[in-house]
Amino acid sequence: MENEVFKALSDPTRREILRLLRGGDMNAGEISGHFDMSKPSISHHLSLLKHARLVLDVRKGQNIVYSLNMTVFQEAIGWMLAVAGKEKKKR
Amino acid sequence: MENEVFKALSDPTRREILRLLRGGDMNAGEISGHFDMSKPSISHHLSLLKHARLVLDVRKGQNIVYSLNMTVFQEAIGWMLAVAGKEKKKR
DNA sequence: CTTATAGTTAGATCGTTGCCTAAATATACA
DNA sequence: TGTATATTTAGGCAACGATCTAACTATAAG
Repeated sequence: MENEVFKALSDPTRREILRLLRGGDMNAGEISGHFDMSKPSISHHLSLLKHARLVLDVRKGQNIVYSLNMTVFQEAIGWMLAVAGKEKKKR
Repeated sequence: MENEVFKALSDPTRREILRLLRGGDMNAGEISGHFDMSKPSISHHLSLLKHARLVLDVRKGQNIVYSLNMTVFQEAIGWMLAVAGKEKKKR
C-alpha cells in the first residue's frame, strides 16, 4: 500500500493530476483536457491513483468526478517526515 | 530534478536505504549487508539516490560513506504539503 | 609491486510501465 | 429502443527498471 502510493507519485502526469485536483474536484474529461495525451492514457493514470487511494471517484450522471483523498497523502508525508527526522505526531 | 527524487522514492529498497541512513551514516558494504541482494544491485540503487541528491557520498579510505541529504528531502516534502493543502512556508 | 578488500561499471535478461488505437460499457435523452 | 456522450477495458509495442554475474578501478598494506 505504501509502495503503491510512492509508485503512483513517481510519474509526472499523475503528480500534475493531483496538483489539478488541489484546485477542486474535476471529472475525467476535464482532467484529460489539461494534457496532450489520449483519454485512455489519462484514464489509466487515474486508475493507478485510485488504486493507491490517492484519489476518490464518484459517478455523477455521465461523468465520473475525481477528488483528492487527503488521508493517504498524510500517510506518505508522515513516512517522509519520519525519515527527515521531524517529530511524528502521536495519534 | 523533482522527477528524479520521486522516481528514486518509488522503490522499496531505496526507501529502506534512506530509513537505514536515518540511523546514522553508513558505508556501502554495511548498507548492502542489510539486504538479500548483490552488492552491484545495491550500488546501483545508491547511484540513483545520489543522482537524485537524496544522499551524499564521501570516500573514507577504502570505504565510501553515505549520508542523507536533508535539503532535497525537504523539497519533496514541500511539494507534498503543497498538494495536501498545508500552508507552505515562505522562504 | 603484489595482493587483498571495497566498491563501481558493463552487459545481459526479464518483468514492468506508459503510451497508443480499437472496442466495450454506462448513462442520458429523444 | 436507438443514438450520442463520457469513460474504461483490452491488446499490443517500445522504453525503462531491477537484478544478476563478470570484469574493472581504487585504496591499503605487506
